[in-house]
Amino acid sequence: MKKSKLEAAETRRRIVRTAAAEFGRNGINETGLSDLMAAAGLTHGGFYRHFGSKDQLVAEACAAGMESVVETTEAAASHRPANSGLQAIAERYLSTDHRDNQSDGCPLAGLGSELARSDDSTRAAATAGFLKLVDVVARQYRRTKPDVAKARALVALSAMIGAVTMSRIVTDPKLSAAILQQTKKHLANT
Amino acid sequence: MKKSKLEAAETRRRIVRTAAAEFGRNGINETGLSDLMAAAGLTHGGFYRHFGSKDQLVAEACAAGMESVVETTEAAASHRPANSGLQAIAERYLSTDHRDNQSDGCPLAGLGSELARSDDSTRAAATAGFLKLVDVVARQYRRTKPDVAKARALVALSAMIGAVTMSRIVTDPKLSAAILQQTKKHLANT
DNA sequence: TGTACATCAGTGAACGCGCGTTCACTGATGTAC
DNA sequence: TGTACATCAGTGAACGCGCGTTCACTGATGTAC
Repeated sequence: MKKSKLEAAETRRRIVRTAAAEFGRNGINETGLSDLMAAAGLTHGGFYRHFGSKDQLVAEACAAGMESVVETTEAAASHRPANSGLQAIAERYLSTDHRDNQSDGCPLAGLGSELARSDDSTRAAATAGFLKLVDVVARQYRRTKPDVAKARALVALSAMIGAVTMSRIVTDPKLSAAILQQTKKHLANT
Repeated sequence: MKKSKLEAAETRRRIVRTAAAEFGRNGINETGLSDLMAAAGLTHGGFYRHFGSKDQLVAEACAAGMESVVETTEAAASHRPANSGLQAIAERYLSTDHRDNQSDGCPLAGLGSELARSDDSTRAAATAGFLKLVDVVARQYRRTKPDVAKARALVALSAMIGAVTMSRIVTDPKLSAAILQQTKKHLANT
């Protein structure tokens, strides 16, 4: 049943994409390779034709998930009147939609504490993605020195990541909404 | 080998305290009951004399961990000249010490994404602890209407939780320090 | 106060289960001539 | 272009392992009389 090189490459990409979604939905440790491969339309045995270990897939899925968030964030900010870019980004990142759809959400918010305990290559992928996000956000601070803009972006992103994380933990829906809303409002005045 | 009621109660408290530390250090899922009980100086078999399930212990450990952070935070803010309470809290929460000692750190930062996927009773414990923290922080905004102070506290805590989480993920030590530093600086101007 | 018995904290072996990983196998694809 | 052979993506059974949980047992503690 060998597949062509093209098909195999497509399969590999599908596994990574599926993994990013499943890890986001269920967590890294809670997602077994069997379930994951089934979600990608395969049996678990074929996994090691594409990846050396689960850890390797985790790193690639993290990179893919971050890439996706960077694109979404860039799209939200682009074609916006000057100075409202950050607001558009916050509007998207701090939406109840993002809070409730963990499967295609930001890995930093969805897997934060698990990533902190992951191996170096996964954390390096997360770091690279975070820096891209920092860059996108920093560009929204017009007429601001680059290093100051970057410093502000670090804080804005920390606040957004923490807010989404907390909005998912909290059992009171009103409190959850307030965390997102207040953080949005605060960022608008920055 | 039955122990007295007093000893048993002490043992139970020791298990919860040990669990809070071990979950913080290794994550909830990565901490097995055998290792945990051994860390508390017991064998794993006795676990179910004290708790109905691992989930129940997780909820209690989360409550205990939050209680500890609330105390630390209150202590940092007390006996401070007016208006520097928030700064003192940020100084402590955003310290490299807090970042590097996950075992007695804030569960919201150390276990955030795992808590978001935990059962209701654990999330309720996290929520209760979070609200206590919100209250402590809100009290630092002197001469501010209570609801405004609470709103600001939600944002300040989100930023602190996100910053500590990110500072632990990131592989670049300078970036990690900058995240904490810039968030500290930003909160000082709030 | 002393005696007989029930309780139950803690031990250590055992349970089924799902995990990540390995492997023999299949058969279409890719390659060498 | 056609033939023979090597490759290797994907299958499905099997592996050892550690997990959460259960259980028979021990013996000091607590209780009833």
